Amino acid sequence: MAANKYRPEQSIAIAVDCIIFGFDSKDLKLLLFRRKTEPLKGSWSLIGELIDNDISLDQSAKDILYRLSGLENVFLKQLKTYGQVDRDPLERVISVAYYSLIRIDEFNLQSLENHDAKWFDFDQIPDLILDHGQMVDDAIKSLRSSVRYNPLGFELLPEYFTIQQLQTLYESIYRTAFDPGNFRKKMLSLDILERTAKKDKTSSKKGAFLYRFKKDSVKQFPTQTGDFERIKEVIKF
Amino acid sequence: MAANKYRPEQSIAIAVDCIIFGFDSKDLKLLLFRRKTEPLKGSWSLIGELIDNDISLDQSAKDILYRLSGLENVFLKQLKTYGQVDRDPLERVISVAYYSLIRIDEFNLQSLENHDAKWFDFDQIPDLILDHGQMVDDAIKSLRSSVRYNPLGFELLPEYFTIQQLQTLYESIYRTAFDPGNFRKKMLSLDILERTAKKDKTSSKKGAFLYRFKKDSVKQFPTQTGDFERIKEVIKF
DNA sequence: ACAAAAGTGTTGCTCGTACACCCATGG
DNA sequence: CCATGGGTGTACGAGCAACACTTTTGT
Repeated sequence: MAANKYRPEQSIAIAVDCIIFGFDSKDLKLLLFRRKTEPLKGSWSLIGELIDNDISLDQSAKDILYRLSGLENVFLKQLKTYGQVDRDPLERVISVAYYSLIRIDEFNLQSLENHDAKWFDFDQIPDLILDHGQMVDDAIKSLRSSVRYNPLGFELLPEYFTIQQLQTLYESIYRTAFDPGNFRKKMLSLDILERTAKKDKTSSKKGAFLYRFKKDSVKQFPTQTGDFERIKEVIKF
Repeated sequence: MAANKYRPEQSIAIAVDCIIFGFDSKDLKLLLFRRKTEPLKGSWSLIGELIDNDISLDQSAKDILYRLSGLENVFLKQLKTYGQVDRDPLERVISVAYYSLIRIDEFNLQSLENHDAKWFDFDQIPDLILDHGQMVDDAIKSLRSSVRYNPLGFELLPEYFTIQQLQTLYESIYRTAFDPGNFRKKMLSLDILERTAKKDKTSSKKGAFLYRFKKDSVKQFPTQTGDFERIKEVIKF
């Protein structure tokens, strides 16, 4: 490292790590990698790297995703920064964690092999190196609470999808079952879905209408909340 | 900087910045500092510093608060990390922002003078250096959404307080007025307040009971949420 | 025709909101 | 004795949960 003008003696490396969530229209999964370098070579880990001097944090995370999957414009959100002194055994590394949401079917299979990577079901996540396990836990919590407030999750579905598929996604995020009738009514009432003329007949004889996410609907809603809508669930979590 | 083992050419400084919110039983305020060093000397800014090699991020933020105020155990939360390449004009600095909640009356006045610091009302916040203005905006948003889920804000009140004072705090966080009767009922229904025998007579003839926050009440509540309690306000914000 | 998934309707209940009303007391 | 803030009660409505019910169509 070159000397630092403000504080020459500072000697801390900085990395970006990515938690990658994927959905295959059935289960929510996590992408993990076998570490290729010492120390801890061969253990499961998130993907990450020490950043370049002239690339922003956000861009570094995007670049990791792009090189890995070939995908651009994926959903990517900064999660938290991990700064314990001894989190890496070799030297001090501060890591900024990001998480992303990806459709598994869009992901290049060859790329998985090249990177020695594998999709894991949530109940089968192995031990991860360093504090990567903590990062994953934090990311799942953050994802769950994000979905409460943002019409998120559409990144994980194909452009056209049935209400049923959307429900399956939400169920796998929350690990719980919703009532089909109520789920449908709630989602439709939000006025963020657009029904198309097409039907999907793969899972029923009657066929289910395919919907599409209304892009323009985001942000145009007035945040018309009453008093306690704001401080409602003060005690939860 | 000494050379970095994993990636010797990396040359990025790392800092912690603190957004300090204070409450004087009437208004929510922000503590700002006149920058003492070039570049941008004399402009208003948050307080922060390049961290030590052997101090964690969380501890660095705590230390800043402690040296400034003499207070320990203040509420402190990591907000976000700012990593644009050119955010600092002199060299690349990545900054991890924290925000904290403090009672203004506990704050050492002499310390304010020593640091050339001043409490600002929210509607009178001046332009800040670098991306500190963005940090403050992000912190306010985060504070508002945190208060929704955590019995937070008690850090900002004296040990004994009236429901009225609690309401004033929430009103200044949300910049809105709540119905006194409903606010009272809601807060009491949460079972996190303990009524004491004492009364505060400074603002009425009848006198208002002083309450105290039940410390043991946190976390013991079952997160018993129904289906849509989870995905309820999908569209807000 | 019937099984099975798609989709609709109905009812009870909880809880936020609005607002009327009682209580205590110092001047 | 009345003005003022503290504190309680009630009625209405919105929205979630549970579940019964109708629709469609391939076999």
